[in-house]
Amino acid sequence: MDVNGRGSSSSNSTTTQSEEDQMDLRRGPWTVEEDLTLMNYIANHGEGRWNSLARCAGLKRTGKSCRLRWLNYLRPDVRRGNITLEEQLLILELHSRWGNRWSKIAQHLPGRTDNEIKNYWRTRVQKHAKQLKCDVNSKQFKDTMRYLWMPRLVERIQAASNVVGASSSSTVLPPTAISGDFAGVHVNSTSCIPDNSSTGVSSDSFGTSQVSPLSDLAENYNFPVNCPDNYFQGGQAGYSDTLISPSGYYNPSMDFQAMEYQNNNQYISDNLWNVEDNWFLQQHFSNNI
DNA sequence: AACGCTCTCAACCGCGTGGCT
DNA sequence: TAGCCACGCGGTTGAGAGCGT
Repeated sequence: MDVNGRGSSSSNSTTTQSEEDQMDLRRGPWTVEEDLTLMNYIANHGEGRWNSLARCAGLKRTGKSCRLRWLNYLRPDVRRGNITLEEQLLILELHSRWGNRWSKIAQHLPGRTDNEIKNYWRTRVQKHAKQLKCDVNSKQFKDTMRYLWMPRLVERIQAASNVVGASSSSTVLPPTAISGDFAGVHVNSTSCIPDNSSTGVSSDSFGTSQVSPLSDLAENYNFPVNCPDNYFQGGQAGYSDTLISPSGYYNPSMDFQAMEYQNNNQYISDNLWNVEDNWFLQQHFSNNI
């Protein structure tokens, strides 16, 4: 049993447990000293050749462990903190396209690691599938993502843009950046989501996620190839009318917007889905099962 | 305050692949 | 061609933080 209580089989494909024991290799959480040693070594010698790097740097770690620590944590361009709405949207779309190809997905999210995206998917997306009592790989769940949550995210991105644009402070996103074509998706700044003055949506109502410029997403994001041009068209009367899933899981007659604001609720932020969304989806699922 | 449960995410594991000898 | 080795990927685990009772 290692220091973390994890499995005691071979720790990597080229180093046996007994060899590790003989070499007195450390496992488990990295210390600050180890981090500094690794960073200093890579700053001076560059990365790669991880096994020899670990030895030469004097780290009692496997090369594999060093590589992982560097790539997932110490690399200077690693982005830490909450996954933004745009990133969430991108993850959903890319996952629907490629499945669990985490590293491939990560390539399209600068600064994010495959591990982080994988964890995000497992902890957030799979959790919601579980709540809905459906399989995350089922067509039903995929359709729900595609026809409900993804447009919903687009909408929230717009809304967040409006809030930010309306605010005189922390203008991460200029108001002018939120109209026009959004990577093939027409995004219109006249979102039907009311601004915070009329709804009580507070400045942090979309969670602690930082809102990055849509243009960043637009550079990387291509919406589903078989979507009509107006698929996600924002606006008062717009995209929801087009959101009829092939399997009929989304019923446009159900007033998503009204549902959301009934009871004068504020948004309760859960980066991807809020309480009303869950309620709505559960109702919707129970109607379609 | 104490306890138990849930959630998050850093780290580990096994395996596949490709380069080198 | 076979064997070795390094690397990278996707799956899994478990410590610790957070939260409710």
